[in-house]
Amino acid sequence: MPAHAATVPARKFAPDARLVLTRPRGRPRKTLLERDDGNRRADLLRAAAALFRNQGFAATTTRDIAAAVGMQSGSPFYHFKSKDALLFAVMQEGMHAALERQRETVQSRIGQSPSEQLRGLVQTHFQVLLGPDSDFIPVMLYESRSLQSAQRAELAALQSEYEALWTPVLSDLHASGALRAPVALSRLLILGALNWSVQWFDPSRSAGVAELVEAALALFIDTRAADGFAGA
Amino acid sequence: MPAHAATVPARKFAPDARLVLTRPRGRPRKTLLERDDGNRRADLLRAAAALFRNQGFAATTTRDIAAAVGMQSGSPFYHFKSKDALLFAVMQEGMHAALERQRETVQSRIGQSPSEQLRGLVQTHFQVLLGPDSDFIPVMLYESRSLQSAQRAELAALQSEYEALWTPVLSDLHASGALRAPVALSRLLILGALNWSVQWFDPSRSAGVAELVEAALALFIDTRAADGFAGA
DNA sequence: CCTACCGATCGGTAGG
DNA sequence: CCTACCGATCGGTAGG
Repeated sequence: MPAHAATVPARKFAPDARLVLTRPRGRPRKTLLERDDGNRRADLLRAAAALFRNQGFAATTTRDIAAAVGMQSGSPFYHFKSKDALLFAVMQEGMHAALERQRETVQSRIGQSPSEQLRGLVQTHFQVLLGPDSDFIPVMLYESRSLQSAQRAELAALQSEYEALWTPVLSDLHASGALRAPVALSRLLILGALNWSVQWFDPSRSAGVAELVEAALALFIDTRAADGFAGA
Repeated sequence: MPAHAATVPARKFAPDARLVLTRPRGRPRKTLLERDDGNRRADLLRAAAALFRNQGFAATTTRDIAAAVGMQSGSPFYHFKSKDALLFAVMQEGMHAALERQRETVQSRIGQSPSEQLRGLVQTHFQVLLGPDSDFIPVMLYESRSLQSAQRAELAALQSEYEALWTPVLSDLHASGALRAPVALSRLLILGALNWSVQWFDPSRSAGVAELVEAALALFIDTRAADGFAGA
């Protein structure tokens, strides 16, 4: 747990009436208790994501998660209705963040060449998968069978939105000849190649994300044939 | 379970003296009891592979597995020392079969063009992943974190052998210019793309394995640039 | 391979 | 969010 450890405020005040009575009257401060509460929830999500990723959902106990944030065994259920709900929240969190970041990437590259746009998608995807706070998406990728079908359906919708960001770019590349395989299968294969990186990527070793991006681009598209226009 | 089912020796006669006394003396028949027994072990492996794949290792109970083959809850432990041992056996089984098939493919394509050789590797890989009896390898791909480290190391060795079959082919393709990305990263990305197919492949829908093979080849290598020689 | 179990663990809850 | 629990389930075993 690196950087974002700072974000972890933690702490629960003693179940001690003094504190409550001591607090200033009037509009309750949104800062202390509420923010604290929000952070506790966030702490649980982060801890759950890490544990679910490393041990799997079924092999992780709610006691593991509680211990990871310094709670007692029953306390996670104060924040989440069930272990299932925690898993779903982790996945939603991850998917929303990923979608948001990828949308920004797409928007910032409007007008650039298709291969530049693909480079952006691939880079952001790798960052979401391998960068900081990167436990959420792997959990979504590898644990979705543990969800209830209604939850799975909701996430599938988000995933479709995510994939839809890739399609026009791949279509352009296909049209220019830089991408030879059919668009639909290409998207599945490409995302598979990237997603699999969570299985072998080792940040302490050799290739960094930048290298990965270039290798992926080189593998998938023929840059000579590509870039019919622009190129910023 | 194909061929090697014969290798499974196993044993133990009914805990019923009558059976033993009734059986013809002399060399024990290898047909009934023993073959039956061997099949039981194979049945367990097959059932475990399917359940581990669909529900995950941790979410599958040994009772699930027993029920799947019509045994009582304690009986799987007569064949396997522990749930762990069952998982390991499933993975070994899958990995040995995959290695064997892939070795045959490589041998049968000696002298052919590098892109033809890659086609063979990709095709066999898809068949192992998506064809009949294809629960074993996905279990190995997605559940290895549940293994003990000694077991994981043993499987890692087999996986290295498997990957080693790809390297010379990819090197040749890289040398000819048909593969643009570096060989080591290419292998990781390519195998990732293929492995991910178990997540989305639907045999009842659209693309068959043959189509997949062609799409993958088109995606990864530039057939125009390739095939400097041969081509059988 | 079945019967009959055991000890441990687990998700979850009441009540404060 | 803690304390103190409960009911259910699970991997595994003895003994035949």
